[in-house]
Amino acid sequence: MSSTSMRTHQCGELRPEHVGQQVTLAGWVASRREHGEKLAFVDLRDHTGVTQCVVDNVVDVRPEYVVQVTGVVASRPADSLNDRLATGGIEIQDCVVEILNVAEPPPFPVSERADQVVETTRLQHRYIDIRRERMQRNLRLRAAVNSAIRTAMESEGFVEVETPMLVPSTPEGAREFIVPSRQQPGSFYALPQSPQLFKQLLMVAGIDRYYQLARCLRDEDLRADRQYEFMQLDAEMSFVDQQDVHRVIGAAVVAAAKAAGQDPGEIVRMTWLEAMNRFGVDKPDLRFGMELADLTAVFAATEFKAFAGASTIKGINAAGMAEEMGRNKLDGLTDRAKKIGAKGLVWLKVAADGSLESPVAKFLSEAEQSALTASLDAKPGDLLLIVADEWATTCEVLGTLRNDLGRPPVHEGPYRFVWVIDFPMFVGVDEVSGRPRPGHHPFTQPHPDDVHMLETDPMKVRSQAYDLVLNGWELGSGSIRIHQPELQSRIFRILGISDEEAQKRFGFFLNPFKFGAPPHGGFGLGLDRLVAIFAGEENIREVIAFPKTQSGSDPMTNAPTPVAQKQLDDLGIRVLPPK
RNA sequence: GGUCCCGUGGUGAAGUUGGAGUUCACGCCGGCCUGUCAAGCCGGAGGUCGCGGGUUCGAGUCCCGUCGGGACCGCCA
Repeated sequence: MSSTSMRTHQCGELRPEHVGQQVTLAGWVASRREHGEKLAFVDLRDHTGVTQCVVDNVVDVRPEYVVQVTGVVASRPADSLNDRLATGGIEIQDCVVEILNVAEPPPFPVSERADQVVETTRLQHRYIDIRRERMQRNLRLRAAVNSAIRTAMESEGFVEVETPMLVPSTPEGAREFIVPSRQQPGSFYALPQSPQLFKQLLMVAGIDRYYQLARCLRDEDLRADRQYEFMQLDAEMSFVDQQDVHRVIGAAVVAAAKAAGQDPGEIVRMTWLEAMNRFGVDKPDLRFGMELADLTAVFAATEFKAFAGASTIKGINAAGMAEEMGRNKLDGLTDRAKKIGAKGLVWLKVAADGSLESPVAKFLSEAEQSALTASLDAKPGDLLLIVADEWATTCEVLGTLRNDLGRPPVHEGPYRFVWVIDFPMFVGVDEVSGRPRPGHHPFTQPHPDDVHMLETDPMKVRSQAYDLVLNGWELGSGSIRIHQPELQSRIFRILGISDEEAQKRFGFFLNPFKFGAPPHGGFGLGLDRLVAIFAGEENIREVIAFPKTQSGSDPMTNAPTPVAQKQLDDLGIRVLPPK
């Protein structure tokens, strides 16, 4: 399969069973070891591995030269075997070397040593970086995951439909990239944040089960787990409830994990409320404990002013961390807690005799101290952290500290997938309109048991939105959508959007629902994140061939760049001088 | 928009109290070398200490600004 007119085998392929065969390899010179005029060892590399070639030293080959080597596979002398190489049992002898191309010395070594090189340099010469084993492994893993997902979705009857990249701008949600129209100067397309609206219309259109490995674009600030462009497994299905969606997406993810050579484990389910109460986040990392314990009852009658009157008091036990957390680090944790919105952070260290050491210990009664110790299962050497505040603040602060203190690196531990369900329908209040803001998006179906509270107590309404979370990373989200125009209008009214305004903003999307929209729901799964976790990478740039930096530029192509005045003139665009 | 960290030959680092562009490893160039495998030995070349300004007799080092990169907050319905 890998042989061509220029090679018979690849560089990681040959074994003792090939001894005696004449072979031709082609690849890059990985290293050259000279031993006088007549003898040199040349390691030839391609993406499959490295093979040692024994050559006459008069041939001038240097690292990264592209060469073709023809010779005979031979067993290595018994004292020259290399068990660190897959091909270490053999070498190529009687070599004829053809130099296909010379090469300048690369700006950084094509080896794991380049892991230490500043990332900008790797990105500037990404074509060299990708020669390295790590990048080859990551990109091929990514391809295997994509392939497995396609197979899984198609085996469930999903049809791949491509949706447009030039779409109308809809101002909700993430900031869009916009594209000027040449034929209609002053008008613009947007690049899709996701194929959301199109995939729902495909349900109206009777496609029944749609999927796409879709590129999504969002003009928001970049992070370790966020790029302007990213890939989603985008899916939508008709005549389903949440469980149906979870089953097929779960099957695709399990297939992806297996294709990546990983054990996906079991995918559990947890309500949003439980996730917040136990882990303080809506994307819990279930690989470690340190769960939030509710201490409100413990301090119900406390005299300690910082606790008295707080609606929620919770704590975590950073087991065994009392010693390593000196005053500076504890002050750092307190600062962190305050930045998130807490009024403060109470810490207590459990001494060898079980007593509590803390600036505030003297304000806590003996009964409170023993109840606290029991609630947090505290043992000597443990560090206890307590927050007393509004429920949401208390949970969020402790959830953040829990992650800061306990979260293992991405490559560690088992995979712990969890569906987080029953998200609140509305989150917070819009500053301008004073109306509730949608937690997911305004087309999300409310939980059937809560529909009666939509107008009377909207903040208590749960939605049929769900996230898939893996080891503390949000992999994606989805929902059962509203398919009845009446309910949609009701939701818009709660959001403060009139029928006229809804018509103006979403008309092209809403009107089709009058023509017979089936009940439907779907999901979008972030592939870059999924692959990064399977690859053991903390940063999705490591699983993207040509990513952007945090400021959105590409050190290799220098994008973005200014364009010719003529191009701007054609589009009717004038660029303002910098402020 | 904000907080924090980084920027020194091609690469990675060290550079103390402000005292000569100094040091180390790798790479590169030349020489030696017939069993290495990140080969070894000898020699050599290679610098806008990101950039600009300031303090100072003197700045890689201190101060201000700026550019680039990274982590995070905001943002990501």
